[in-house]
Amino acid sequence: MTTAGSARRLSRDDWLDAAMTAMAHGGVRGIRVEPLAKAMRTSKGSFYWHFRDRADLVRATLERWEQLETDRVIEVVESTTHPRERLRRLLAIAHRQDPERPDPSVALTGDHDDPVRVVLERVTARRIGFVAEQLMALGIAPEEAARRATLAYTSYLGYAALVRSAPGVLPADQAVRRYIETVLTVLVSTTTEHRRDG
Amino acid sequence: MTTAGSARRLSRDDWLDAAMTAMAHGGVRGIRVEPLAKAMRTSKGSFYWHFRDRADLVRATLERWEQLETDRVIEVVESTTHPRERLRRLLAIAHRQDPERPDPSVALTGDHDDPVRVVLERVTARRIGFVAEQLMALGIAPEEAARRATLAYTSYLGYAALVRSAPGVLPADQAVRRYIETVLTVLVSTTTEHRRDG
DNA sequence: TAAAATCCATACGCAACCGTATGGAGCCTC
DNA sequence: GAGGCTCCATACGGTTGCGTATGGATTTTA
Repeated sequence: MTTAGSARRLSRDDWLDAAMTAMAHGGVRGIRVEPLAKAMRTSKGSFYWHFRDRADLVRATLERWEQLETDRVIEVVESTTHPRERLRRLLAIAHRQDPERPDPSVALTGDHDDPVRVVLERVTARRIGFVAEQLMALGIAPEEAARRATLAYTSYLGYAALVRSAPGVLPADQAVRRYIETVLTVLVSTTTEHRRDG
Repeated sequence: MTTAGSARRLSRDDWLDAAMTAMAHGGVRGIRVEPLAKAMRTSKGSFYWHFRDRADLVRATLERWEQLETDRVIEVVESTTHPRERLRRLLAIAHRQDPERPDPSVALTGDHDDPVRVVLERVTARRIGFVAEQLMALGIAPEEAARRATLAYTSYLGYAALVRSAPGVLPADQAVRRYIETVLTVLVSTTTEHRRDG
C-alpha cells in the first residue's frame, strides 16, 4: 500500500505543489496553511515541521513560480529564432485561458508585503525586458520598444484579470487567435500615420 | 459644537464614503465593517442600523462606484468632440497613478461572488464598448475596433495592477505622457505593414 | 532491539471579522 | 415630561486562520 493516496510522509515539495495550486486561485493570499493541510488530508503539524512559518512557504513558492513561469517560459520561447514568431508564441501562452494557472494572480492580488513586492518587481522587469528585446530585434527603437513592451505586458495582466472577473467580455475561444494577431500587428506597427479622422 | 469631528450622527452616505476609500485600497474585500467602524470612530452598532449586512454595503458601494467611475467619466470625456482627443483624454485619466483611486482594484482582486461579478461584467462591457465606438469613429472596422478596445482596456487594468505591485517598472511621471502617445498611436494605427524583420 | 532522529496529530491560545442581542442616549411629539 | 422613535455602544457567540506545545508514531541508526 505505497499508493499515492495513502498516508505517506510528505516532503517540502509536496507542500510547495499544493501552495502553487492555491496561489493559482487566490494569489499569494490564497496560500493558507490550514486549508492547505485539509486539502492534503494532513495537519498543521506536518507543515510546521517543513516550514518555519507561512512567510517561509510564500517565499519558497514565489521562487518556484519565478523559475517555472518566467525562466522556463522564456527558454521555451527562445527556442524559436524569429522575433516575431517568438512574440506570437509568447502571446499564445499568455492568453491561454487557464484558471489553474498560478501566474497572473500573483501580480493581481493587491496586498503584497515587501518580500513579495521584490520578487514581483524583478519578474516584471525581466518579462517586459524580454518583450522589448524582441521588438528591438524587429527594428523598433529602444525607448519605443520599452513602451510597447509595457503595453503588451500590462495588457496580458489585465486580460488575465478579466478571465476571472468578467470572462463574458473576452473573445470566445475561437476568436482568441484573431485577437492575438491584432495585438501582434499593432505592437510592431510602423506608425506612418496621423491621418484625419471621423 | 457641530464640528465635523465631533460625535455626530452618521448617515448611510457616510458609511458609503468610507467604504469607497476602503475599496480603493483593498478592493471589494477591503470593505470590512469593523475596521471601517474604527476608522470612523464609531461602532458596529451604527453600521447594522444603516445596513442589513456587509453584502448590503458592498452592493451599494459598487452602485456608487459604477455611477462615479463609469457614467461620469464617460460624460466628461464625451464633452470633447474629436474621437482621438476623447481617447487621449480617457487614457490620461486612466493612467493617473493614484493609489487612492477606487476604480481598478475592484476588477483586480480575484474573489468575487456572483453579485459583484454581475456589476463588473456590465461595467467592463460598457467601458470597452465606449472605446470601441471611438475607434470606429476613426474608421476602424467594428470587429477590429472591439479587439483593439479590449487591448486598450486590459492594458489599463494591468497598468493599474503594476502601480500597486511593481511601480518601479512603469514609466516615471514625466514619461507617462509619452507612453500614452504610444498607446494611442498604436491603437489607431493602420496596419499597412508586414515588413521584413531583423 | 534499543536509542535517536524524523515526521505528524491534537489541543491550545490568540487575533480578526461577522452578525446578534440588548440596553441605553438623545431627540420629537403630543 | 412621558412615551416613542432614532441612532449607537457594548457584550456575546461563531468562524477562520496563525503559530506553539506536546506527545505519539514511524523510520533510521547504532
